[in-house]
Amino acid sequence: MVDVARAAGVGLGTVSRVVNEDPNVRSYLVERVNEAIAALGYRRDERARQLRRGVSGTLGAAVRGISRANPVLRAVERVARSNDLMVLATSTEDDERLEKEVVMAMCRQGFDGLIIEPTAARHDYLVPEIRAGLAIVAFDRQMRGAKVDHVICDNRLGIELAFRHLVDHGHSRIGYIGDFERIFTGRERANAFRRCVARHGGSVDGLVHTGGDSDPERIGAALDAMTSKRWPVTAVITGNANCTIQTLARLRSEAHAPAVVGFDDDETALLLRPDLTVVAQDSEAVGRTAVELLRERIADPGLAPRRVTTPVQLIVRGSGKLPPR
Amino acid sequence: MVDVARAAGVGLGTVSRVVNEDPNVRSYLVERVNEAIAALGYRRDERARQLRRGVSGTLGAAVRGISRANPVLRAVERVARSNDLMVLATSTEDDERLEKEVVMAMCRQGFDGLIIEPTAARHDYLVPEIRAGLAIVAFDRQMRGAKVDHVICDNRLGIELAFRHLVDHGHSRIGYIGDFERIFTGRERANAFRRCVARHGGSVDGLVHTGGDSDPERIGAALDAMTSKRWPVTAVITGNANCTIQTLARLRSEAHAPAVVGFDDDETALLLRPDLTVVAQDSEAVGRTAVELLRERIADPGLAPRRVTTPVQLIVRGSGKLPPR
DNA sequence: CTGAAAGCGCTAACAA
DNA sequence: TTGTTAGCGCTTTCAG
Repeated sequence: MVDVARAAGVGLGTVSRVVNEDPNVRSYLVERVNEAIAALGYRRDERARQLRRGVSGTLGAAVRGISRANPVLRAVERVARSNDLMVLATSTEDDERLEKEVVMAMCRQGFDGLIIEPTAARHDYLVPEIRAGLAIVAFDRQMRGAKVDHVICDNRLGIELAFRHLVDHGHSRIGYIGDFERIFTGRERANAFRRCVARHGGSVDGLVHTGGDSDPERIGAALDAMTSKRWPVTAVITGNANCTIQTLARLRSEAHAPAVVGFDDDETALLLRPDLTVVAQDSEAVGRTAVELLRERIADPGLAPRRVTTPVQLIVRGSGKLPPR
Repeated sequence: MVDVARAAGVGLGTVSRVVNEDPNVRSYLVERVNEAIAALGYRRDERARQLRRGVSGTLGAAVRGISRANPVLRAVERVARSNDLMVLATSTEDDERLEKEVVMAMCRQGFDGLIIEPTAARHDYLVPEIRAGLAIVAFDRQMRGAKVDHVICDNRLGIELAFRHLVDHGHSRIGYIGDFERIFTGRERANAFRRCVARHGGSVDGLVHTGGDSDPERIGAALDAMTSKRWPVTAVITGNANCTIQTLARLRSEAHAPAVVGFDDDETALLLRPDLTVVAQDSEAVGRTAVELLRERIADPGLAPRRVTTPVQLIVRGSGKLPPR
């Protein structure tokens, strides 16, 4: 920039003003500066700019996996963009150590705010960062040990809607296949399911199968266990998209498949079974809210931590209406 | 940092040395500095560090979409990580304007190198950046107007393998459904297919259907056109994962479906048809090579632009062996 | 309206 | 081994 100033025969400040489109510069100077910029191939260094200005106009996102379908992240990017914020994302691979590493790196990076899909069991390591004024929002899963804003869908209601729908269609033995219960959503949904069964006056014995959601063997075994018993289930609720897909893949060749309601409205699952009834999250709302909370907190870091519950909705397409047999 | 120095009663340089784990510091000073750091909740500003040091240890990635399956980006992240490089990614949404915007933003960001899945028709806007010494590598698609390193799979061989496989199993009327030909891979693969047909002594009339790959209508129409004619095709090659999925979804209920060979080994497609024969890219190799090329170019910016063609492989699972009828 | 100078937080070269 | 100092490239007072 100093070279540009020299070449244009102006002061450093003037170049800066031109680059930042300050209207208070004589037009012939603007021209001279722009010529010098073009001639020297000058481009401004964003780091130096941010260092000086204190804000970056950039949000950091640490999610389970970039290169993995994630409608929330999609919405986050869209909304951020419409607010002139750039989103730079990296993967945690759902690995505690890696998550801490990349999140800490992002903390030092000087982003205006961080959007995190939490993996770690506890997030005490973020306490100093939050105290230092960094804006952080968690989505989908809850963070323990750090008071940050949360955007989480109504897992409990989702399961209740699915359960009630199946009961309404005559099912009384309903099974559940879900993710690991050490993961927030896996735990929430499994517990919600248990409550539904209890309230309905039944026993959960043999009805709740949780574990790795990308393990076909495990899902197959769960289905076998629930269908080959003396009182087999007539319907199954699947706790997330992966469980749903594995279940549908397994059930495809089955003659008398149980009714199915899945949690999460997933493209792939719909390909497998176009009439799949699902509990759909409003991913758009989750993403939008996450960015909004972040912007509010950036504007006022003193805000008390908030927790927004986003709606879920039962989308009835047919697979839940299969009568018990 | 200056506060830490004061609190610890040491010089600025010593704090820097401690923070950077320089071994040449008396241990009692290390301790005092670390105490001060803890007490003050100090954390180093990465921007200032990078500004001063000149390197960032970070790679920028501009891809079609984070939050979209992308095995190459997955590999890129893995390999980069194993080389102590962080990857920060953002989406271009396959939109020319947006691509230019985010890529330019990344250029100014001071990343050590950029990995781009190109969208724009031309990339002349990158010429000054490259001249300024920025390391850039393109993957999957070719960049026009800017001389950068490329990693691209052997599209032509892939189509040839698929074609030959079908011919070997008795097919003589083979159709092709692929992506827009304005997109590099769409064009390359369609042309390779045309060459195959010509070499085989046939006419391509009515056999090549290219267009939007996520438009079910279009794919359905293409299939209708190719199966309801006087000499219907007995086999179809699909030009990318999306085309394959749409095709399989459409063909699912068909009594006498044609043989299918797909380009790209896609999880979802396999769910739809477990015996799907595909041309598989070595995404791992693409990602690994991209990072390697970038590292080499960072080390020596004077390198001539290179172009690496990564291998493809026919994975025979059965769907290509369906006899013509 | 423009230029000069200070300083964002850090590292590296130089002295001590 | 340690402290001091000079920038990295930029924005932003503050004079003029």
